This record gives sequence, structure tokens and C-alpha cells, in this order.
Amino acid sequence: MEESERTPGGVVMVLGLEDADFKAERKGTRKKRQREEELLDELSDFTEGLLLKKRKKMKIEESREAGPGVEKKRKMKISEETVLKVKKEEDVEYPVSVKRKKKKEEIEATKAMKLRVKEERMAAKALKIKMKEEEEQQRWRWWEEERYECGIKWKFLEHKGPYFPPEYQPLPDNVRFFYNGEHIKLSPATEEVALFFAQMLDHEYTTKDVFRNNFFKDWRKEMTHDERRLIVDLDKCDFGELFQMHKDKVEARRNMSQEEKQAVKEVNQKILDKYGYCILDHHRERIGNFKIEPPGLFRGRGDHPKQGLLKRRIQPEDVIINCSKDCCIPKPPAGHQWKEVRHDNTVTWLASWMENVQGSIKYIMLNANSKLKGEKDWEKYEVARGLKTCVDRIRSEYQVDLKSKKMETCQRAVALYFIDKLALRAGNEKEEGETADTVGCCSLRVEHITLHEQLNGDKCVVEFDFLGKDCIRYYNKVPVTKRVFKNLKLFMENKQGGEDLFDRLNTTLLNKYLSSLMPGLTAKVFRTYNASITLQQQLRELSIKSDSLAEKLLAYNRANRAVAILCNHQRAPPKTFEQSMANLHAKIDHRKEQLALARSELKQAKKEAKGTTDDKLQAVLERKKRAVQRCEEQLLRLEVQATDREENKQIALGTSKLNYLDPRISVAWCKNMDVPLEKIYNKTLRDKFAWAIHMTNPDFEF
DNA sequence: GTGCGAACTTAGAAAATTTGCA
DNA sequence: TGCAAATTTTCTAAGTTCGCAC
Repeated sequence: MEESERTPGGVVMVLGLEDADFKAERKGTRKKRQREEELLDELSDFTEGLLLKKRKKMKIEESREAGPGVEKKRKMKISEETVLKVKKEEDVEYPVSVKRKKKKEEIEATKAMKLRVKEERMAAKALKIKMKEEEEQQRWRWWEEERYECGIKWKFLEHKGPYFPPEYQPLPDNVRFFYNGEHIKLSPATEEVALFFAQMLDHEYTTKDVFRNNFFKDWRKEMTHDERRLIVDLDKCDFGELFQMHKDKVEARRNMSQEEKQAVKEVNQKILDKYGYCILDHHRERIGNFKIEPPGLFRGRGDHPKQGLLKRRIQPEDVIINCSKDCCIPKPPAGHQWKEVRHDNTVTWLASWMENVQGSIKYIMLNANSKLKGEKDWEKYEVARGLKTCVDRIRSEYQVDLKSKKMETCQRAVALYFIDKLALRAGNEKEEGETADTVGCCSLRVEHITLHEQLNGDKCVVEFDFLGKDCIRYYNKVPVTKRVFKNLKLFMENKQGGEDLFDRLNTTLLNKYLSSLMPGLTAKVFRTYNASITLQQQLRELSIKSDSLAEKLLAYNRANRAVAILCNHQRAPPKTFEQSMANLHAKIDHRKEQLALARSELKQAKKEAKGTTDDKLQAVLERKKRAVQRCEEQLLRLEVQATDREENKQIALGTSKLNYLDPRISVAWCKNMDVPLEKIYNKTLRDKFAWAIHMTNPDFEF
């Protein structure tokens, strides 16, 4: 929901008026409004840094004065629009008999209305600026405060406990389950789990044997004695009516009226207001995941041996609460008790419970924009920057170690070479049969690499092919040094495909060695370092200050993409990709035609205006020039968009932006390139990286 | 030294919401 | 205005790292 809409009373009214007037303006209005808002945001951003709490009022005045360029631009735009509109109205031919007086009155009335609209719009904008300022002032600038002593995460923590999903509501009688063609009324517990399966019938999971078998095994555990005796074959189960009911519900939700949607929104907002925030050291902080995970079927990725098992419903009796001793302890739901209430300020979680499928602990933690997460994030990038100062030394050291006679040292050097060069993950050992078979660097097996003395003109090429985190395939052909190649041959000698490539190495040993080279250095720091340094280098290479905004953004995305490729951040190509690409190309063709037309009209106008000083003809000429320019810009934007989208087909940019790229590089780039930060960071990212936005100068270097 | 649990970060999919266009 | 596409947010699985117990 828009911030301004959330405010009760006046704001809604003002915005409502504005909207009504905009409707009257018809086509292109939304774009205009957006452009105006962008200008407004620019103005607001420009002033934000100047504001101080105590001088708020005075500063608002100052800020208006501080941005004359922007203000001028905005004013020019508005007056331009007014001129255009009046012009348009003037173009309308009135019957000769129409009284001039009436026309004059109408023009006056229109002018007055426009003035009113303008004033209202200005008022709404001023309010928006004010709200943004207030939000900024309310922001906890934790990065300006002193840090707590080692290990202490907070001194006061209060919250309402987690939000529990609603209890199961049994199916209505007209939704029936059939076994072997016969209608069976299931007990509530059996029915609930049946519905978990039915809801997934349009998902590939329910076609997989492992998923089906696991589900059936766990489902039978929920059945009554009689049900268990009767239902012995999943293939004889007919969930059709349950599935249909689910589909109908989804459809109904999609087709809800505006009022119904609003009502749902309000309910969710209330839940968020109550459970979604906590008080941490006198500041209200947003909680990241305040809801207990609802029961369902386990969706392990790839060939996960446990997919389909029942994730059982979590009760308050399973939940440990963590908060201050002296706070208002959260109350468990009526008739229930917490498993435990503890007061451990050396950890950041608010609540935790043990999950039944993998036996791991789940936590309720703070949002990424919180102090606790932000401080850690900042620290992460500082450690990565620290690596920059000693990476040359470390690299020469592992080059030397590649020649070591000691197998352990030699393997460590090759592994580190891969981690550094290819940004591979550390690769912990995993328990067989508990998870999908995925690997990282240290857990690579002989079967995951193929050595080529020669490949496509390159010497000493290593071909990698393995499943990494989330079962994402890593496939790469990399030329390596002769020494690395020779070592790999040695490591693979007399080994079967299923054996470990680095049999003398694990992540503990590797990280122990790394931490001896630099405090805080672990394998994953190399990923952060290489990602950030790549972004910085690519931005320097690709961006040109005189480029258009669209071209600058393409350069940024390309730099971002280089990192995503390095880190192997993939996504499934969108299902509608081909179609949407075709649509975009059709649009480009259409725009090209328009441009050709605009150009020929301009040519004609030039011809007509040549040698005359006729104001009307000159005005037409100017208009045609503008039209051509507009068309050219739009075409360029579309073409850039097409390139960007094509290059991005299977690559996920978000992960690196969120987790690997030092935000200060991006902030500094925006400042240097005069690119509004909003173009590359959405609201969530701006919130998460508030610390970086606040502290970064244009000359920042990673 | 090693096995394991706890705590935390990183990840893509799916759902929800917003935007753009005819 | 309604639909489709794009973007953002939510969800939770799947990693990494660290410290403790034996």
C-alpha cells in the first residue's frame, strides 16, 4: 500500500481528488504523474541529506530553495503541459455563431480548475515530501552509534510472539473424497493431509514417485485404524473434488471485488501491526518472518529423498520464545503454553522451533532493514574489502602450495584456486540419504570434472558438471594452469567417479587455514569479494557519463549480470518468455514505423517553414522536431529493453544484488553517473541498504 | 580431531502487487 | 478498463560457519 494512502483522513481525500482529475486527463496521464513523482523524489532525495531533526521546519523551506533546478524543471514541465493543453483546446473549431463570451468564460473556468488542480497536486506532493522526511528522521541511524561489546546482540527485546496459522476447517459435505470409486468420509486429520496433496495436483511434485511414496507413508500415519485398513493404494485415491474446490477458491480470490480485497488487506495489516514488529533497544523494528510455517508437504528441491513428507503443524508447546526478562512476555494462544521462555541476548532470534522433516531449528528473526541484520551485512562487506588488501599475497601463497609435496596442502591450494577463480561455494559434507546429492568445492567428486588436454583451441581445460546449492547445475569449461591440471590428474589417479576429488580436504580444514591468513577470512568471503570487485570493475568499463539513462542502466545490469554469471545465479526462464519477447519486437517494429512517419512529417514541415517567419509554421516545425526526438528516445529505450531482457533470460540478478554486491559501489556509481538510486534499488533494497546510502560518497572505492 | 547442533546467510519458487498497454 | 507482463514480496529450503562436548 502506498504510504500516503495509509494515512487516514485528509491525505486520502487529497489523493482522491487528484486521481479524479487525472482520469479526466485521459491518455498518458499515468506516465506524466510518474514522471512528476520521479522529479519529486529527486527533489526530496536531494534535500534529505540536509535535514536535521531540530531544524525540521526551517529546513523544509531551505530544501525548497535548495533544489531550484529541479523545481524549475518541474515548473517548466507543468507550464509546458498547460500550454499544450490550451493549444489543443484552441485548435478545436467552434461554429462561427458561438459566442466569444462563452468561449472566454470556458477558458477562464478551465484555467481556474487547472490552477486548483495544480495547487492540490502541489499540496499532495508537499505532504509526500514531508512524510518521506519524517520516515527518514524516524529511521534508526544505528550505524552512527557505538557497537555493543563482543557477542551482545541487544539489551532490550520485546515482541508479541509468532503468529500461528489458522486451524484446519473441515471440508463441506459436497466436496468428497473417493477411494476405488467409493465415497469415503475422512476423519479431520486424514482429510487435512489429503487436502495438502490435492492442492498440489497441478504441480510436478505429485507425479514423482519419491514424493508420492513419502506422502502416502506419512498420510497413512494420520489415518484412523479403519482408514488405514481401507486406503492402501494411492493410485486408487480420487482427490478430484478436493482439487477442484482448491482451484475454485484460488479463482474466487482472484475475482474478489475491490471492497473484499480491501477488507482482506485490512485484516492482514492488523496482523502485521500486531505481530510484525518488535521493540529492540527502544526502536521499533520489523520482523522478517513472524508467521509460524503452516503445515503442508515438504518441498525439497531436486531429487530430495524426503520430498512429500508431512510437515506437521507447529503448536505453541513446540516454540521457544526469546526476549528480555523485564519486558512484557508474549502470551501463548488461549489454552496453550510455550515450550520455554528464555532471555538470551547473545542471539538475534525472537522465537524458534524444531522442524520435523529434517530435524533442524527454524527461527523467527528480524527484517533485513533492521539494525541486527544491517550491522552484520556491513561487517560482511568490510571483511571482503579486507581481503582486497591481502588477496595478492594469498594468491601467491597458493601458487607456491600447488607445488607442495604434501597432498593436503596441494589439494587445499587447488580448491582455493577454484574458490577464488570460479567463486565456488565451500562445499560441506552432507549426510547421504538425508538431502539431495549436491556438492560444492571441497565435496566435488571425480565424476564432476573432466580433464581435456586440448579443447576448442585451449590447453588444460577442466570441464565442470555438477549440481550445486538448490540443485542448480554448474556447467563450465575452464582453462587452468599446467600445474593445476597436473595436480587434478594426480588427485584423480586410481579413483572411481564416486570418490572425493579432494580426499584430504574439508571445509573445516580450509577455513582454519584461511583464518590464519586474515582474521575473519572464510571460503565464502571470496565469493563476496570477487562479486563486489567484479561489479566495480565492470561498472568502470561499461558506463559512460554522457550516455542516456537507459544506456547507463543497461551498463549497470550488464555489470550485475557478469556477477550473477560468476556466482551461477540462475532462474527458470519465465514461461511466457518467448511470447513476451515477440510482443516486444512487434512493439519495436511499430515504433520504427512511427519514427519513419514522424521523420517524413518533419521533412514536410521544414519545407513549409523554410524562408518564412510565420509563427504558426515555426511552431508546427518545433512540434514535429519534438515528435521525432520522442520517437527516437522511445525506440532506443525499447531496443535497450529487448537486449537486456534477452541477456537476462536465465539469469537471476536479484540474488547477487541482495547478498553479494557491496551497496556502496552501487550508491557511489549512481552519484557519479547522475542516476537516481530508485532506478536500481527498489524500496526494500533502499531500506536494507540505508546504512550504505547514508554514508557513501561518490569517491567510494571497494 | 571430529562430530554435531545452533545460528545465521543465501537461494529460487511462488504468491501478491504494480505497471504498461490496447 | 481489463488483461498480461513485470516487479516486488513472501516463503522456506539449503547452504556456511562456529563453538562446544567428548
